[in-house]
Amino acid sequence: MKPILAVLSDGVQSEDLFVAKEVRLPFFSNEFHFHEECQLVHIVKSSGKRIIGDLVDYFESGELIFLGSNIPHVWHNTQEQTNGDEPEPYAHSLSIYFNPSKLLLHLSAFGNVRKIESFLNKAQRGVELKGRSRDMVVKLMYQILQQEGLQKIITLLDILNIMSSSDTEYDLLASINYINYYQYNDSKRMDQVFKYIFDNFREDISLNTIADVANMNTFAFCRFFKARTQKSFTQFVNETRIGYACKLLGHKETSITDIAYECGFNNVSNFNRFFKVIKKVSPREYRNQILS
DNA sequence: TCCAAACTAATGTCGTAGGA
DNA sequence: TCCTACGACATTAGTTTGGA
Repeated sequence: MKPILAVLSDGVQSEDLFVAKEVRLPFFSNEFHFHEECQLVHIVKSSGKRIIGDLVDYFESGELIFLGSNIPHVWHNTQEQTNGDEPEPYAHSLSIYFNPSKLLLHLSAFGNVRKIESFLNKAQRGVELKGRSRDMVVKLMYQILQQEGLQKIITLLDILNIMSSSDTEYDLLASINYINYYQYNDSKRMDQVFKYIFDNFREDISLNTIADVANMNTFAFCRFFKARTQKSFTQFVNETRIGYACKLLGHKETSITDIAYECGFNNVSNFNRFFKVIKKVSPREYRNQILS
C-alpha cells in the first residue's frame, strides 16, 4: 500500500530552505497528517494527547519534538483542555519546517553530512529531545524568529548540529517496526475516529460504536484500523487510557484505584495488568519513579 | 467493503498476600 | 483495615481469515 503525501499549504516554498512559524490558537488542529518536510516543534504552552506514528501519549508545555519525513502525527486538545474561558490562546507553539533532501543537497556541497543524514533517518520515528540539548535548541528557535537572511541559516545549522550530536538526550518515539501505511484519503475518517476516542476514552467505547463513527461495519473497521495504526482498536484505547493514567499518577493525592476508574477501566485488576504490559512497571512503581 | 466462522485477546470476578 | 498487586478461571467481545 503506497502512502500518499500531504502537502503543507503554508509550508516550505520552492525558494525557501526552511520556514519558521509561531502559532497561537485557541486549540491545536485535530487533523492527523504527515508531510515530506521535517518538522521541529516546541510546545510553548498547551497540553493534551498526541499521536506520533504508533505512539499515543500525553504532551505538556515545554516539550520539543523533531519529526522526520512522512511520519503521521497530531497534537490534540479537547475542549476541556483548551481552557476556553481564557482570553489568551491555549495552543502556543514554535515550528521549523524544512525539506530534508533539499537541505542535505545544499549541505553536501560543504562537506560530509553523514551525521545529520543519520539523525534525519532516525527522526523518521519521531524524536523527543531532552535535557540541555532541548534547552539550547529552544533558545535558538526563538532567535531564528527574529533573524533574517544568512544568520537564520547559520542558526538552523546550529540546531541540526546540536540535535545530531546529542547521543543520549533524546528518545525515539514510534516503535522500531513502525511503517507508515496511512493514506491521505483516510484523513477525514481517521480524524473522526481519533477525535471520538480522545473525547470518550473515559467511558466504555464499543467496537460497534466506533465502527459507526467510521461508517464501517466492525470487521471492516478492525481491518482498516489495524492497517493504519499497526495496533488493534482495543490496544489503542488502552494505551490512551494508560497515557492519561501516567499523567494522573503525578498527583499523589489520588489513589491508584481511583485513577484506574477515572481512566475508563472498570476494575483495578485490568488496569494493573495493562499498565504493567505497556509501561513495564506497576502503577505504584511508576508513581514512585516520577515523584522521586 | 461485506460476511461468516474460527480463533484469540480482553474482561470481570474472586481470592490471596504483602505493606503501610 | 485499607490499598495495591497479582494469579486463576470463565465468559465475552474483538480480531483475523478467507471467500465473495
